[in-house]
Amino acid sequence: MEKLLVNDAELCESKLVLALNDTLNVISGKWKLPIMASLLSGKKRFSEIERNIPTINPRMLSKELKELEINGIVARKVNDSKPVTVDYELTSSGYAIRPVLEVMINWGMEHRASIMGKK
Amino acid sequence: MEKLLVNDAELCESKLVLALNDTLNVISGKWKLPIMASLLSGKKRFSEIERNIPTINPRMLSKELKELEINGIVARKVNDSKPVTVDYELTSSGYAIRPVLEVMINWGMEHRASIMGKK
DNA sequence: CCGGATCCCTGGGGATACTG
DNA sequence: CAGTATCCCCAGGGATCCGG
Repeated sequence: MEKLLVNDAELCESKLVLALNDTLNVISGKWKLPIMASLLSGKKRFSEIERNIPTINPRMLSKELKELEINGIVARKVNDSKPVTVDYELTSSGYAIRPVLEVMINWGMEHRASIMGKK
Repeated sequence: MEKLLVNDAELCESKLVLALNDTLNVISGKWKLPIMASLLSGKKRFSEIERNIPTINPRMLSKELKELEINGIVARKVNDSKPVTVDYELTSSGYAIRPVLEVMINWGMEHRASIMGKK
């Protein structure tokens, strides 16, 4: 009985670790979070995101957007205008990243404050 | 007036970006989060953490612990026993990482579910 | 305008062996 | 036990140019 509880706990723990790794993998790399943050304010075009993140280069932007699309975070839409333009938008799952960002920002601010306090 | 509001907004936005970067820098690398997670359940010794994270090697563990200490996330305490043992413990700022982990885990689970739902 | 193709280079991280 | 010291490797990412 004792043993069973332990197994359940381990099972539960491993699921948490998996979920954490999912998140970590999805936001991995230097640009995913900045890109998602940029898209939080709504649908944007390739060049708009590019201007939004001045230090990124088109290769990286393209690559990261592709990965985000594969992972179901952003949706890509080609407009048949001339010249062709492309819109990127967060999926609902993508928009749901907001709480993650908020909590990270909160912790960053509080941590900085606590460091200052001790100095 | 309009212009002033824009500046405030930009100022605020840049603080948020800084805080996010603080967090990202602190948890950067492959092992910081696992180590912190391991220490969430309380003070541990070097070898205990090592056994807790089977795939890490001593060099990495040492390096990451040092960075975490420098960043005010863990506290190191040497016990003058024989042989010498060392305890690592999260600071209050370190323990405060828990909500970050929780929210990341939540998002990971929900995201996985939403992917499954669409398939 | 939106990328793809190439080349290059740095540093994060693995493996192993050694020491106080 | 709690780390150091070395050596090595590769993938993430920068720069630049090209094409639909």
